[in-house]
Amino acid sequence: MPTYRAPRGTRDLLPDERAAFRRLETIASMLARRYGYREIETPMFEDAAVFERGVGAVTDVVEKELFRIARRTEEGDSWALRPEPTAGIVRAYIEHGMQTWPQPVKLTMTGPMFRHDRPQAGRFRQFWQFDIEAIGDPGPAIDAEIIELGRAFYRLAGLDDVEVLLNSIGDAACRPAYIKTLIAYFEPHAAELPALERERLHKNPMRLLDSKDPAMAELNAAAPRISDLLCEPCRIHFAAVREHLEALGITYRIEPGLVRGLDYYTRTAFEFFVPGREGGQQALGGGGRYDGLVELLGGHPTPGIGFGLGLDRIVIALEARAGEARQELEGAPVAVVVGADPAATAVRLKVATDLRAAGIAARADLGRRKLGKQLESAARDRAHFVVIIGDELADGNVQLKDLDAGSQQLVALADLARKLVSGERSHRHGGGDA
RNA sequence: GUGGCCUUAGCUCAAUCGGCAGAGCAGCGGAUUGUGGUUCCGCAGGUUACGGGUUCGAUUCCCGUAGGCCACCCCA
Repeated sequence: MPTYRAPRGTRDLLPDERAAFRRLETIASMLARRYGYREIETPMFEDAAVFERGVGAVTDVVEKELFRIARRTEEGDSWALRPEPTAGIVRAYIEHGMQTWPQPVKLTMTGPMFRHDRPQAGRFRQFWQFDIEAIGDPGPAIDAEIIELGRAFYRLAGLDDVEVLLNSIGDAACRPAYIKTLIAYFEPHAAELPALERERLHKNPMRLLDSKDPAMAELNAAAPRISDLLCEPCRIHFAAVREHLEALGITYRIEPGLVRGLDYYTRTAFEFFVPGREGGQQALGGGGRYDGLVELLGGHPTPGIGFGLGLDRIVIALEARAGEARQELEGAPVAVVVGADPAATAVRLKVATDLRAAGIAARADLGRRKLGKQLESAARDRAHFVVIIGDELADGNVQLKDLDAGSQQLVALADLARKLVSGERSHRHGGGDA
């Protein structure tokens, strides 16, 4: 027998970690609703062309990291697992004629994304994102609203010190000119550029700006900044986004090296960083405006903006916080039904089933072990109560034992559910336990 | 995709110079009749990631593969 394991770059979310994800999903869903975003669910795979066009054919995400699904002979389509949510959502916007809905259309989705990258801590081939998209609003106010929404999410999740990095990358009117300026600036230094950067000089020159190569630091510091060369509409838009952020009390850092090197990305670009984590994988989430994307995928020209926040990385950042090692109590049963007669599993199962029907989280000890072991197991499950079935059942009674208090009382089977409901309530409010 | 470090029980880790692979935790059972998280005793759990090589003998040394981690790359 070979021993199987989860594919490279994927992992099983065991109950404790799944609970941490569930908590983030709950916060995301609550916040999205509060801000007026409705949930959408798109397929986890699409026609590969949706990503090739929607994400950009010359990006790493598509060129190197796309999970392509081998086509079946009887079907001509070529599919790929979604590497990010925006392209699929915009495809759905167009397909379902959402331009006839009241604009902007505000959508949210949380789910797994797939990229065939080399795995590393905080970098997985299947990872989860909380995504927000507002399609049909040119901004600038909504840009600030969305950034504030991201900050609010991190704050509720337990990360207060997330930094906002902000930039404007211009639009179709001013970016081409900027790129020419940039190439003209780097060209005389082409010989001194690291090989990788030299290669990118003509293909995707804006990428040089976020290079971490120390050899680039000096050159980049003096490089022309797009923020100085924005066209008038972009300049006004950027200034307005900043005004709105300041009105909301959001602190941010202008980061000229923050780049989205894709044609349809426009104007506002932002990322969320957790400070103190040097090196890679410190980007918790990011987003930006994509005023060209709807048209690129075949719709009418429509502005849009959104973000994707990596759930995996939030969980990691949370775990790194000292003292965050609180254990999840969820999943503990309120009551465990045990019995003096190890063989009498049918009675225990029946009593537990009736309690569940009454809405109580109960389990029966279905093992054939002696009472002491059953109690021990219940206590280790952190159950609040045990119901002990014994001879008193002949009179219609059971023993109800409060494990925390150590007290015990004789209770009529008919009253058991009611007693447990009120007992659980006093446990929750009576506190002491946490 | 490139380079480096690592991989022993479910988990965290031992094993001297190359000489019979161990502990703690977790699990299960028991400690004179139906009362718990402690304690004590016991049981189970391993092709030492996988495949080769060197050697009388490999967890240990060498090579390859897989997986993890770190840096690059990319990004979430």
